[in-house]
Amino acid sequence: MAKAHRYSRQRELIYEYLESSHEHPTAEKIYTELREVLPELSLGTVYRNLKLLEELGRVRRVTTHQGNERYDAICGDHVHFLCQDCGSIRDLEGVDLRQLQAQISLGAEYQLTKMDMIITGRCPQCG
Amino acid sequence: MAKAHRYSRQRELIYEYLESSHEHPTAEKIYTELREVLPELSLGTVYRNLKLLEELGRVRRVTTHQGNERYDAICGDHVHFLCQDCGSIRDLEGVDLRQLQAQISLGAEYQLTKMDMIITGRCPQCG
DNA sequence: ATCGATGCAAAGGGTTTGCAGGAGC
DNA sequence: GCTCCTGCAAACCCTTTGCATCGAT
Repeated sequence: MAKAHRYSRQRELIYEYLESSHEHPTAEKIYTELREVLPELSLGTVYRNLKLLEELGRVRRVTTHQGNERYDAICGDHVHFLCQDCGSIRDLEGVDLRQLQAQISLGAEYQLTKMDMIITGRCPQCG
Repeated sequence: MAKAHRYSRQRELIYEYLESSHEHPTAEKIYTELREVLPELSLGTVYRNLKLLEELGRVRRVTTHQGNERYDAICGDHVHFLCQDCGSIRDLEGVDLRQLQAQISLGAEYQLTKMDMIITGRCPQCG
């Protein structure tokens, strides 16, 4: 049977932080911020919980060209804008990714799990 | 003025390999394959040249959730399918990414560089 | 009391870099 | 001959993991 998960304050804080922040933070950023609240928190714990939350479908991992993973509490497929200079990420509206599937010539023998779309460029502050 | 680039057999081989292969290889894979032809080739050289070729716009780097970069000689924006089990990548036709820009609510003060779209799932062999 | 979660520090894996020698022009 | 490019190995960075202990149930 499936493994049981116990409550942990660390996990709760990590998830709450992600829900309240819309900056798509790195694990390091989450760690640094939560240390103000929970000074004994360790980075390993942040990584372990992010991985678990992702497996549970409560957190989305956003992989960019910039070499570290970003995390998002919004799990549905949506488009991201990444600034190549400052590294900020913004959610974009207006494109329904699921609707794009129909245009794609993938046969029924392909099982689709997830769609990621990232637009890279320069944000107004960096432009 | 811009830095001059000299010819190197290593770079030529790397680019040719990428052009002829449609499997979106990792740096490691390119290294292993080309060693059969050029046994003294080093991994560092592969990375240095891939980086240079990317800067020159002759190679596209494809970043996946799988923790290593993949490389593609096709540089125009296009959609990729990634199999989460075997890691294979396929180019997909049918979606014009540039055309999607119009649907996206990004103001003119954003400069766009690149669009990446990756569909993750299971390929027929792994399904 | 059990066993999942934590903190710590070490290990891991992919990529980058410093250096001395080699090759293009 | 002047630089760029290379091979090698060490360094780097982000992430994962082993272990003893802590804490939820």
